[in-house]
Amino acid sequence: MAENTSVVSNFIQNEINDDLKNGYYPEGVHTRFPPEPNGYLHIGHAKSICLNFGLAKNNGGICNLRFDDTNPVKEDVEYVDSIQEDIKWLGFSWDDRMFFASDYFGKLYDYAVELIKKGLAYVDDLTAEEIRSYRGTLTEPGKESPYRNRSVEENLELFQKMKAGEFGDGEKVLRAKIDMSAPNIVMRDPVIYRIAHVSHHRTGDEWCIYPMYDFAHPLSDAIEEITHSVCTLEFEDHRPFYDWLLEALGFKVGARPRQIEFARLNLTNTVTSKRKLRQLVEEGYVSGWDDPRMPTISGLRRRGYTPNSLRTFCEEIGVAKANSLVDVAMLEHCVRDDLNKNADRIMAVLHPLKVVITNYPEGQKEFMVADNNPNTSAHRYVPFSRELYIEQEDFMEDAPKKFFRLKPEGEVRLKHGYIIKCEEVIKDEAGNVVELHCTYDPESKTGGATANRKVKGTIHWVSAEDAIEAEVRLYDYLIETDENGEVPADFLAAVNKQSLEVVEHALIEPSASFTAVGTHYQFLRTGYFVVDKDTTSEKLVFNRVVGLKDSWAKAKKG
RNA sequence: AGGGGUAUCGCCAAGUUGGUAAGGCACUGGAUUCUGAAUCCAGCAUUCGUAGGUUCGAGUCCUGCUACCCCUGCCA
Repeated sequence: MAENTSVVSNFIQNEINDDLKNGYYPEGVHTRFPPEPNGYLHIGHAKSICLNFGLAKNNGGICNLRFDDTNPVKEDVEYVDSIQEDIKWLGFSWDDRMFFASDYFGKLYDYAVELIKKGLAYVDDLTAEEIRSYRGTLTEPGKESPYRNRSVEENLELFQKMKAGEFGDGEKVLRAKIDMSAPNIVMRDPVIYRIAHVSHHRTGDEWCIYPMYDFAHPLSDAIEEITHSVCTLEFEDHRPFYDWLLEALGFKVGARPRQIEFARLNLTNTVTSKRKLRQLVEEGYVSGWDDPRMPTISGLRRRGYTPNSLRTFCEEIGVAKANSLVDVAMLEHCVRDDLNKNADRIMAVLHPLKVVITNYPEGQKEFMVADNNPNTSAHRYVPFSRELYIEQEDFMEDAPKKFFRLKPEGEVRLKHGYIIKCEEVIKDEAGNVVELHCTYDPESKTGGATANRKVKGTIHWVSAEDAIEAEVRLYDYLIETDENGEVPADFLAAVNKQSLEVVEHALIEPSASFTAVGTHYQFLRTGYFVVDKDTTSEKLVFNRVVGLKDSWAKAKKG
């Protein structure tokens, strides 16, 4: 679990403090994360997960996992497992408190009956279209249904028959009886139960009536003795009904859950709506829900984001009620920060250029001591030989003055190795540089007489005969956004066609040959990478999590 | 006859009883460096959507205005 030393205050915590000060919720803070099992979790859910579990933890309380499965036509068990896996992976535990709103269907039914008995709910025969037109508009009040004043007895009987399956889908609904002229449309007699002869992924065919979110959610919260029911801003208009329902059923302020809304996460270069994500998958823009370019938790995981980096991110962006758009650079900063501390370094050449050290004895090999991470003493041995590969980018024939790497007649340090000098540039007929002949300074290795000689640059390399091949997948933003970071309405037109670049034959130093899927590395000077699940015994596959910050690239542009 | 929200640096975001604008990201210098990374140090809102008002003093209180977001599913 992350140790977040800086507990950033947020308005929800302030509300909790006030409640506690008022003597409310003596049992302690109790939150819940309530996903609907109808899709994969994404970075926006991560914010909610961190918030709900975090609020509980920071206040010595607990957080439940509750599947909000009140609409069987949309939901499926398929998602239940992936959701649990994602939450656990993020580092949170609901212990033995995994619930389903469907667990409460019986109790919910009883509450509905109680509401009817209090004259606060009625069975309506209006069709869906009629209900819509009776509802009025944003600026005009609605009008009452002709069935609104049925007797309690009749309502009770009808509702019982609804439950018994005596009516078809859509024939009748149960509605709360509030106020058809309320300025808040949610309060214009909201539907609380509908008929759907559909089997539910958990309750099967036990029920043919299902409660609506507005009815089920507050009561599920109350049943679980949730104290703070945190949700997103679009539910703000529903809060009056949340409170109305609980009040009507006898739950008192200070002892009943309270809904608090916060602004959902928006990220530049990212889409998070379920519809859009589904479209990306179904129309083949990506390879699946866990494509490393997807903002799903499973995509981020495969991309190489760490749980810790995601938690830190959620902590750092804060929680507020203002709609905002967070720069994806913030997310990237969080993984870099984590991986900088924790990932071992290795050398990998993505676009190889052969280098022959002409004064290095043929057939000779030595093993250079290389630290795995500058912050630790762990090290490995990297083979060095007469023929090497360096990065094509690290050589330039007509180099500008500020270019600190290899150039004709120039010197560079080979990381963990010797200082070499470029003596000759070999080209093919087309004039492309295909090989470099260099000489090395035998005393320039660590501990050698000239080891402290200053050379401008240090570059990475691999030994030609020892390097192993790997496939390396380089990712860029899936969605291109405008200068404000906004995703255009036609987001499919903004899909970045170059968001995946596959380097088929990268060369990696041999120490990485037996590495497990999910292992992180920093490829020295190029970025952070993770071993992808497509790796086989024949072929290593790496995903680039994120590049290193690159002030040289920046300088070139400017 | 509409209702509900939100406005503090390029981006997030603290700022609870009015007392003289935290922090992070990004960016810019400079130091350091066998990763042009990391690290370090420095800089980065005389101003809090806007116009007034109250006050010795207002981001915080009052009034008016403006902009943006959400709401008319038997979705959540």
